[in-house]
Amino acid sequence: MATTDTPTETPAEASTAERAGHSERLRQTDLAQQIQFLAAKARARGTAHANRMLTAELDLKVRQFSVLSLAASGLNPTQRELSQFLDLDPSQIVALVDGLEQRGLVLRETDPTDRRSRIIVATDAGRSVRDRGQAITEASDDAVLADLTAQEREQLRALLTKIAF
Amino acid sequence: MATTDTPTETPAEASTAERAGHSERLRQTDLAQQIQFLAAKARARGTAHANRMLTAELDLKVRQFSVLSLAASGLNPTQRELSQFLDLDPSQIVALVDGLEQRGLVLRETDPTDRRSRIIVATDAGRSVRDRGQAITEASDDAVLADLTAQEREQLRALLTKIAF
DNA sequence: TATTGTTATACTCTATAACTATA
DNA sequence: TATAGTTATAGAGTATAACAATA
Repeated sequence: MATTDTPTETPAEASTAERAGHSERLRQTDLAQQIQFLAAKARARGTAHANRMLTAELDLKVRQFSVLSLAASGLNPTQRELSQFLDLDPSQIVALVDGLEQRGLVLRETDPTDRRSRIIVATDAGRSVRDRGQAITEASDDAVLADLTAQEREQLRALLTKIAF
Repeated sequence: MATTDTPTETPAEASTAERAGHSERLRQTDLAQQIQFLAAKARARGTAHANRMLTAELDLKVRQFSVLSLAASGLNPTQRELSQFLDLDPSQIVALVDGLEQRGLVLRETDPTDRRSRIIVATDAGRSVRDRGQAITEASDDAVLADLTAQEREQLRALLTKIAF
């Protein structure tokens, strides 16, 4: 709505000295009020944090962990389902499953009711790694959401679920 | 929302026929309860939607629009500040500003108080494009958040702000 | 004829290091 | 010596099209 959102209290002539290390002053802008922008920043923080922890302890990225977690869910997803649910191209699923399969964490089984489809299931080793990954990603969530109360986290989960699905 | 959704004890022998087009059954998994995962899905939807609308009407991507919006804010950000605020490498800011500058939407001005720094400001044309982009991204937010009430959107904005900053 | 998985390819994005000009 | 911006480049991620096997 605002055509020029110049905040009256910050003159255009602010010097570099006043600006140094204060990019947070840009939080006043219209952009920083948009939910889409905030969601992008929040998920960037969360993904970066989870990637660091998963990589350090399990040599896994979040994408790989997501596939492993679904493979270990007991729901026997096909690659096509993984592609749809994770919003990834089928060819990307191939690469992710390849990596997990080479490490002995998942298996490809041909679906007996449709021999075109491959069902991805976790091995015993895969389930073990998934359990540790689950603990790690939950800890990561806790760290990133440290400023939120338990109630606020539940609110957030409910709201995001409405948007994601 | 699905038809007859399989309860928690979904047998491992679910057939492909029962599975066809129902990757939503994976919403039952632990993974789909994690806030980090939900945030990633929500922002993927939001970014994709905003990118389509911005590209169609203004031939801009969200990244470019973000820079343009901050340049038009009246706060005279330096490239370094844009880098910090948008969580992008300084070299990526160079490319983004190059594109906007070639289209006559922003200008690089040398900061008189520190000749190393470049202040990015929007031209008249840039401000006009930003205003249209602002309307487009707000409409995009509305579309993606259609299932949320005004109150819920404010809740979400407040929660995401706590996480993002 | 349509769909699943696969391969190949090109394109975009991201991360890193080195260089310049200023401080 | 340190910092802002720039360039170059390599790596990761993404998107597209074509193909074989199966439906």
